[in-house]
Amino acid sequence: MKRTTLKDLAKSLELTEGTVSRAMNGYADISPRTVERVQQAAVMLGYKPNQNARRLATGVAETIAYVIPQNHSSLAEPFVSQLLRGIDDALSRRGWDLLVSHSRSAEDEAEKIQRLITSGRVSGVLLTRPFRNDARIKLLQDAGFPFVVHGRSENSKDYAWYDIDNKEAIIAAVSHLIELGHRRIGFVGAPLYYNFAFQRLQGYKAALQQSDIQYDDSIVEFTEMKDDAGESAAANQLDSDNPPTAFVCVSDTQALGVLSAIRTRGLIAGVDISVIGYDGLNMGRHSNPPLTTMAQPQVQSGRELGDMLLAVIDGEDPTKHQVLKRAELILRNSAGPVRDRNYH
Amino acid sequence: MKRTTLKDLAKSLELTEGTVSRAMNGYADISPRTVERVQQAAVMLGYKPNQNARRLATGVAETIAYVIPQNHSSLAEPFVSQLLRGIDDALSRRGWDLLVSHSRSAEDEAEKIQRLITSGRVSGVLLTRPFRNDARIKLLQDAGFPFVVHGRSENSKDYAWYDIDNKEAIIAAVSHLIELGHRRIGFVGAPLYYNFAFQRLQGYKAALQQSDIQYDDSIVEFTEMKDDAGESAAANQLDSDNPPTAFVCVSDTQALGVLSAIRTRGLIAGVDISVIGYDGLNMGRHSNPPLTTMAQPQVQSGRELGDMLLAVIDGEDPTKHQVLKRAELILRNSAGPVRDRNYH
DNA sequence: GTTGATCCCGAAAGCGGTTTCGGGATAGCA
DNA sequence: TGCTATCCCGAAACCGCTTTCGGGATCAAC
Repeated sequence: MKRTTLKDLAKSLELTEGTVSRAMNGYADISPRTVERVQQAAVMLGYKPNQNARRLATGVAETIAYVIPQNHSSLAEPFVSQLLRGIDDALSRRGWDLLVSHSRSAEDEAEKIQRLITSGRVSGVLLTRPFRNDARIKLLQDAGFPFVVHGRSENSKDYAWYDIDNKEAIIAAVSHLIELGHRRIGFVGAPLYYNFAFQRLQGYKAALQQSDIQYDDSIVEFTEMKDDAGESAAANQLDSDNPPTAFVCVSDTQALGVLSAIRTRGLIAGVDISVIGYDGLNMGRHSNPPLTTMAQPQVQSGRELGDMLLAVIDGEDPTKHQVLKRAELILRNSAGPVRDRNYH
Repeated sequence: MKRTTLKDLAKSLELTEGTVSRAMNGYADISPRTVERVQQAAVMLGYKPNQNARRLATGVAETIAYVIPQNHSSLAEPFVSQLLRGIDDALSRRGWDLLVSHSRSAEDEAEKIQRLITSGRVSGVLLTRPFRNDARIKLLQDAGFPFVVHGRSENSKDYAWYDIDNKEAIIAAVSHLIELGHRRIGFVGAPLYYNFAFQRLQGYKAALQQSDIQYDDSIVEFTEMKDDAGESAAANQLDSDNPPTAFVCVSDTQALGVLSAIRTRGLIAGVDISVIGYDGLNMGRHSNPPLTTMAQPQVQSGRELGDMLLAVIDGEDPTKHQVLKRAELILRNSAGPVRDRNYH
C-alpha cells in the first residue's frame, strides 16, 4: 500500500523531483511539453502529493478551524451543520480542509486556539458567538493570526467579521408586534456578555422608545439559550399579575420553550399571546404553532465566512472585510393581533 | 511572530534536537532530570511542536475525517452536530483532530475519500449512511485504510461498524401501534439503496407478519428524507379511499411532514391518526403534537464511533469492533389508540 | 561564427520534526 | 584497579515536498 511519491514520479520520468514539483505547481520555467508529460504520469501512477510534506515545506496549512463554543444549545445546532456546509463549500473550491474543534469552556477554548495556531495545523480561524469583550479575539490579534468572527465584539473595528444587524432585527420584530397592537412585550434575552445578546437588548429598548413604551425590567429576562430556560422565563411572566401580551426572544430555541409555556397554560400562541423567535430555524415550521421568527440563511453565511477568511489569509486588509446583513422577518403563525385580556 | 522551534529549545538547553525530541516523547533513554528540564523550558518558551513536521516524520496524521454525504436533509442535521461533538470528545483525549468534509454526490464522495487517504492528511475515516452495496466501503477496504461505518452495508462482516438495530426498532414502533389497535399502518420509508432504509422496511414487514397483517404496498412509500417529502407521501395516503390509521416513518424529518399533512386536513395527530418518527430529535418535543419516536443518543454514538476508529487505527481487528445498539421508544403524543374512522 | 538573451532543467538547501545507531561516561562488580 | 554493563546523549539520516540559484542548450541577432 505504498503511496507513490514525488521521487517515484521523478524517477519514472527521468526528471528531478524539483522539476516535477514545479511542473505540477504551474511554474513558468517548465516547458509545456514537460508539464504535459508530468501530469499524465501523475494520473497514471495515481500520484497525490503528501499534504504534510507540502505543508511543512510551504508553511501553509491549507486548513482552517471552526471553533464551536461549549454551550451551543442542542436545539440551536441545526445551523451549525448548515454553516459547516457553507464553509466547506468555500474551502473546497481551493481544496482546503475544515477542522472543527469543540471546546468545553472559555479557557479551554483559548487554550485550543493557542495550540491550533502555534502548532501550524491551520492557517486561519473562524470564531463564533463573540463576547462583548472577547479574550479569544485579543489572543488572535496579538498573535497576528488570520481570523474572522461570526458576529462581532464591542470593539470590532480592527478585524474581519460577518454579522447580522442584531439591533435592527429586534427592532423589526418588536415593531411588528407593536403594529399588531401589542404594548406590553416581554423580552427573553441571553446572557449579556454575549455581544449579540447585548445588541438585541439595545434593539428591544430602542423599539420600545420609538413607540413611547416604558421599559419594564420585570418582563425582561436573560436566560440560557435553551428551550427549558425559555419556558420557565415565560412561565414566570405569564403567571405574574401583569403578564405581557407578547414575547420576543433572542433565539428560536427559547421561543419554542415559550410556546410550551403558553400551551401549558391553555392559551394559544398567536392568538392569546404572540411570540417571535430568532434564527429562522427550519424546525420552526413544525412547532405548535409555526414560529414567526427573524431569519438568516446559514449556508450562505458559511460560504461568505469561508471566503472572507480565505481573503484575510491571502493578506487582504481585515478591516475591508466587515459585512453586516439584515435579518428577515418570517411570518408564520405565532404572532397575531393583540387580544383583550380575557384570561387570567 | 516566529514560533519557537525544536532547534531553539535545544539550543537554549544545550542539548541536541534529537535528545529534546525524545525527552518530550517519553523515551526511556533520557534521564528524568533532563526530561524535567526540557519540559520546563518547553513551557517557558511556549514550545508547541509543528504538527506538519511531526506528521511528516512519523507518518501518522493524528487526524480523522468525517465525511458527510450530500443529501443529509436539513432537518436531520441537528444530529450531525451532536455526533461531531461526540467524535471530537473521543479524539481530543488524544489530541487528535477532526476534519469534516461534505460531498456533493456519491462520486464526489469517493473522489474525496480517495484524496484524503492518499494525501496523508488523515489516519482514519468515518463513514455514514452506507448503501446496501457501498463503493466507499469497498474503496477503503481495498486500500487497507482504517475506517469505521456509522451503520452498515449489506455485507458487514469484514469491517468495523456501529449501528442500531434498525429492523428491531421498526418492529418496536409498529408493534406499539398495533398494541394501540392499529391494523392499517402506513410506512414512510427512504430510498432502498440505503441499507438502513432496507432494514427498516424489513422491520415493518416483519412486524406486520407477526400480527398477521397483510403487507399492502399502496400504503408504503419511499421518499427523500425531508419534511416536504413526508408531507406529500402522507397526503397521498390520507386522500386515498382507504387511508391508514397510523404512520411509521424512518425519520423524524419525514414524520414532521406527516404531522403537517394531518393537521392540514383538520385531523389531529395522536387522536385521529397516529405517527411515530425515528431519530429522537430534540425538536420533536416541540412539534404539534410532540412526536413519538425511536431514539438514540447521538453524542454518545459519536464518542463510541471515535473510540472505535482510534482502536482500529491502532491496529485492532476491525471485526472485533461491531456494535449493535437498540433504539428506544420515546412516548410523546403523536401516537394514540386507534379511532373509529369517523372522518373522510 | 560569436555573443547575449532566453528557455529549461538539475542541484541542493531547507521546512521541523523523529528515530536509529553508536559510543563516552558512569556505575557495578570482581 | 580493571573490566563489563548500564545509562544518556550526540550524530546523522530521513520523512516528501518546495524553491532558489545557477548554468548548459538553444535560438535569434549581428
